[in-house]
Amino acid sequence: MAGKRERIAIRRIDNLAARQVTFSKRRRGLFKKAEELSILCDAEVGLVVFSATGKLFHFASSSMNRIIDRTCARLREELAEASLKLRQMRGEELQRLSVQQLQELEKTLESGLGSVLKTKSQKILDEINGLERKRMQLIEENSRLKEQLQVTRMARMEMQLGADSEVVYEEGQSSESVTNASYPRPPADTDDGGSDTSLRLGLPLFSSK
Amino acid sequence: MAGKRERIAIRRIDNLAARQVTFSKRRRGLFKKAEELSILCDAEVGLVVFSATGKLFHFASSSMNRIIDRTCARLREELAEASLKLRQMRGEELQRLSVQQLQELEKTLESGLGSVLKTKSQKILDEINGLERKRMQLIEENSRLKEQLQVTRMARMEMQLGADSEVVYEEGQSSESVTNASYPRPPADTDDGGSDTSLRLGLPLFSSK
DNA sequence: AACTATTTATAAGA
DNA sequence: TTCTTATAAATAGTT
Repeated sequence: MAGKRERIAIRRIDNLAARQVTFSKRRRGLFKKAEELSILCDAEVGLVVFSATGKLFHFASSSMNRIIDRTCARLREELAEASLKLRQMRGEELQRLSVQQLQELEKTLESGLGSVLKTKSQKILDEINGLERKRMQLIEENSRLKEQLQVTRMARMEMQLGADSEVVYEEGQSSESVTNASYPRPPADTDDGGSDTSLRLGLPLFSSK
Repeated sequence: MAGKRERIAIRRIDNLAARQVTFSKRRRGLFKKAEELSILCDAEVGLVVFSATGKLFHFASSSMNRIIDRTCARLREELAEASLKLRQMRGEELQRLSVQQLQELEKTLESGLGSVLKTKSQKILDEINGLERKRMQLIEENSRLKEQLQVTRMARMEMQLGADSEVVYEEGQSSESVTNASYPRPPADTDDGGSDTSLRLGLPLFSSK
């Protein structure tokens, strides 16, 4: 059921979750009362609150803006303007715009969208090419390692069998064929690492409406 | 005994004495709550109140300068962030974004573009309908004027020709046909004033890629 | 300023 | 986060 409310001591609330909940509730109450005071009593009120996590909340009755926030006034205006533009670009608050302005916004958005699509597909290509490069490096390294293994095996056999070189030579051939069998090279391996892999993506890089 | 308390509307208290008393009481309450919030929730709180008479009251959980500085700094950060987002929506500075982020941006832009196009076409339709309405009004007015003119002419002829009504009647018919000739009614005039004129625009309201 | 009937805020729980 | 509710706290009107 609902809480059996008890009075609380005024000291830092230890429990993080409880502290955040209390912050949220009391902050709202405080801002409400600040506004009420400014209206009821014709007073100028400025209130700034930073949460423990650094989030900013503020209230200022109009004339307080002049007094306390003069230094911030310009920033505030610019921020408001930038925020409005952002909202408009997201398709909100368009009613005040004229057809002309909507046309300009449309061009900007289309152009922006074009850049985004271009950048995105380039990034995807880059990632693919990066992976391809790494794959090729691994293949080369693998190849080198197998060669070394082969050399090592030959050396060990030489030591075990003494100076009989003919047997070692045959072993070498047989070993080489095994090596080839473990890498079934793709038919077009040589041009697979090129920069233009987009034709093989099979994915629509550009979404078509 | 003590007051039958009633709820009050939140608007300026007209009575000066009552306003001052309320200011005093609520100001104390507000400062108390501001301090409690800062202690309970480990928040930084700055509160400044000017009474209507210009008296200053203030509270700050740390130095007010620090709070103001911090506020400005935060606003600057927010502005920088908003500006970056705006540039990104315009298709600039996309390199730092991941493919995932680009994908989200793409969706936002497409959605925003959709809203812009919808709003624009609606505005254009509204303008057209407005013009259409005015045109219809003019046509009706014109029609009335011509009728009046006709009536006037008939009256004048009656006066000039005396009581000979046959001639007047013929003139009337002929006049009517002249009236029709001066308004070559468009074939579909009756449904021309409807709300859906988009089909006759001949302009692409929605640009197709 | 003090008093209290009421409204308002909010702690705890869901 | 939001809602609910019991209870603490704030406060409007009065003295």
